[in-house]
Amino acid sequence: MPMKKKRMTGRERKAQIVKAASLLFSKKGFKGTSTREIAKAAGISEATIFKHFSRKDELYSAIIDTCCNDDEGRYHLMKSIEGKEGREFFKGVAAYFIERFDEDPGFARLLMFGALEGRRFTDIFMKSRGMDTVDLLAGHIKGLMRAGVFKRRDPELSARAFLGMVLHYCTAQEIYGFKRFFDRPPRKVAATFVDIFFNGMEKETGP
Amino acid sequence: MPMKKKRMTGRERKAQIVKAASLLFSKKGFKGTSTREIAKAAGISEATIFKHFSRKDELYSAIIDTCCNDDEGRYHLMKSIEGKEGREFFKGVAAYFIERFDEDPGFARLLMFGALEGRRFTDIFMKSRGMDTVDLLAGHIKGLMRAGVFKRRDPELSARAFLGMVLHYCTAQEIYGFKRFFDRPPRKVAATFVDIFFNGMEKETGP
DNA sequence: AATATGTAAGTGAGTACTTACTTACCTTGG
DNA sequence: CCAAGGTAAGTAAGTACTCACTTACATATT
Repeated sequence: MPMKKKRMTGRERKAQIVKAASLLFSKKGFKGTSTREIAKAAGISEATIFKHFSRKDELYSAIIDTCCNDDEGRYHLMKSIEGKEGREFFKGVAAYFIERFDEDPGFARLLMFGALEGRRFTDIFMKSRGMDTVDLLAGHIKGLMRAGVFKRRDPELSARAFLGMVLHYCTAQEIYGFKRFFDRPPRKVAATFVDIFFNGMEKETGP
Repeated sequence: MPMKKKRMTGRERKAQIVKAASLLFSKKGFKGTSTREIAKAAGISEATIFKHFSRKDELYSAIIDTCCNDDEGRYHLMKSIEGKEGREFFKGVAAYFIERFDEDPGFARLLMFGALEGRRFTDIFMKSRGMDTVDLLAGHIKGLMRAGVFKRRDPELSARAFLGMVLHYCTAQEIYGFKRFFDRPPRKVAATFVDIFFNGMEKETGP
């Protein structure tokens, strides 16, 4: 392994430290992670961390910025629903979250830790991205109500019902460890949830 | 305030320490709480804690025991659904969780912290109480399927769909702070979720 | 082209303080 | 009296953070 050594530009080093920190924070929380560990993970001295970030807390702020200005997630969500209508739209949303959780539970852990430890991180993220997602679903739901497909109901609350099914399932599987004793194929999960939700929202098609 | 002073029996003191500890752990997590704080909260010296519990970790174990051997929660759930059928049964379940979360988010926080910090607590609790609840709902769902009211679907997964709606809503409201910018009357929430779920599970009553 | 200069990147060895946990010693009630 | 309840005063190993200093490199001057 050639392992070319150090001397990065400030920006590179900062990014690298944030990356190492967010990985550790997601695993062990802010309080549970020492600056020493972060330094070791980044392969630098502790002092270097404090050259770039004047307090440990600033690492958290930097993570917020990175995540909130990172549109990759939003982009993927948009990709996985674009052009889709009706049941397919909801399947797209469900599939997106199930996939994301599975490939990177770290981010969800970071959010949870943030919420529990009372940092602003989760607050800011939830208020912007969380509500955005609710509104996105609610918008679609309103459309289906206007089209006479769905019964009229509180659209935001309905959106949260659907998101709740999906997100709680993912959280329980990955973070509470349910997957060790409860497992179903992801496609089946998505299909079942969409089915329950869509049928539940539809107008009765009685005689 | 009369504030009768000290000298409790070992058992009393242990219980008191566990109580203080679990309150603090639920607020700041295991790593985020120092034994000094626990001692202060309990109004005793740090050394006394270690007289009764040989390591900090044992406090966690004691909390597990207390919670798992405490049937109060289960009892209240049973109370709030007893004799109920159909929609009323699900309303009872939803109401139970919404109420519980509202009056004591601390316990949920303890579970979440436990899961994130990788302690056995959450594991044990989820495997027993969590799956019990899924099974309870699934049992009811199976009954409704046999009766021809519900479409045939994976009963456990359906149970998790319903629990997901309710629990994610509660978690988001209380722990992620959604309630500061999203609020609905609890009865409406329960009614809406039950309606979506029940209609979604029902057999089409077509001609 | 070779050299001096200014500065950002990086560090080893601290600091002051907190952590979980101990020791040696009182105090009380049965 | 004496065992159990309780504590003040430790300790070794962390903790976040600082200091005085070295290194690497881009640029300007010779």
